[in-house]
Amino acid sequence: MSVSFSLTTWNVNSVRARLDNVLTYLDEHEPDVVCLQETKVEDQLFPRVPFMELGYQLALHGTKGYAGVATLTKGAKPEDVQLGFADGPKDKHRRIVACTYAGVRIYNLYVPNGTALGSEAFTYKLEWLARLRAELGARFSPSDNVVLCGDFNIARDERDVWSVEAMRGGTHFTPEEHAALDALEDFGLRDCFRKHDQEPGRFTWFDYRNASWERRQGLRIDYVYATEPMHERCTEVVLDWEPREWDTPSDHCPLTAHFS
DNA sequence: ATGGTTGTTAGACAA
Repeated sequence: MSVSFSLTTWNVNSVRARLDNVLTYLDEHEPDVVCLQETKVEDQLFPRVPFMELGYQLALHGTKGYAGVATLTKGAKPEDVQLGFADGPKDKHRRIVACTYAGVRIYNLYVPNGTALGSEAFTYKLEWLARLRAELGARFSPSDNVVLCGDFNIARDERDVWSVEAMRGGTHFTPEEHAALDALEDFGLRDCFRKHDQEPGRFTWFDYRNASWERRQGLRIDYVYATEPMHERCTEVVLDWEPREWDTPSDHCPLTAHFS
């Protein structure tokens, strides 16, 4: 019999700058698993205590100033923690922490932004995604209980961008990036949010610039992907815009999936 | 708008 749990993924854009917001949110919603991205802090300086006081145990993979991921679990510790890719060169950017919780392999991901077309960062993004796909294929079967969540920095289709026109010439909505998502889906991953909601405009990120939030001009770039058995068990996914209204918000909104 | 804002960290850089 499987254990039901909830999982919140949230790019917080600095866990220290966002500490009050994040703690307030977790205290209210009490998700069993929390996957944070862009923690922007080395592990020694991560504010562990207030999260432990809320009942969480932590798996950290951070570095000074940028990127960084953290997975928090309630009731049981994150087991078999993997930092970075399983094989090959180290994940020097600190963008992956994987762990097992309730018998489910959970990948917390902060996919490289890609910065600009033609940049080294864009090449790195595509190579990083290819490496992720290879790791999944080498280590898992589509029938395993696997969840990949986090900031993918790719908008899936036209419903997931505020303006197709505005995306032209930039990253996050190119054929190459879509092919990378296709490859993950070809492995057997499913978009849990789209199981329950087909509407356009369900954006998870709003640029700090250009009053994007006030205009509701954003992108859906944060996802909970799951293999078929976990997709089956996904009963609901909640995109919460409320914290975007709070003082000093992250540019991303939390997304919470429920698994039965 | 080859800009706009935020965070880290002390001038750019990443996003």
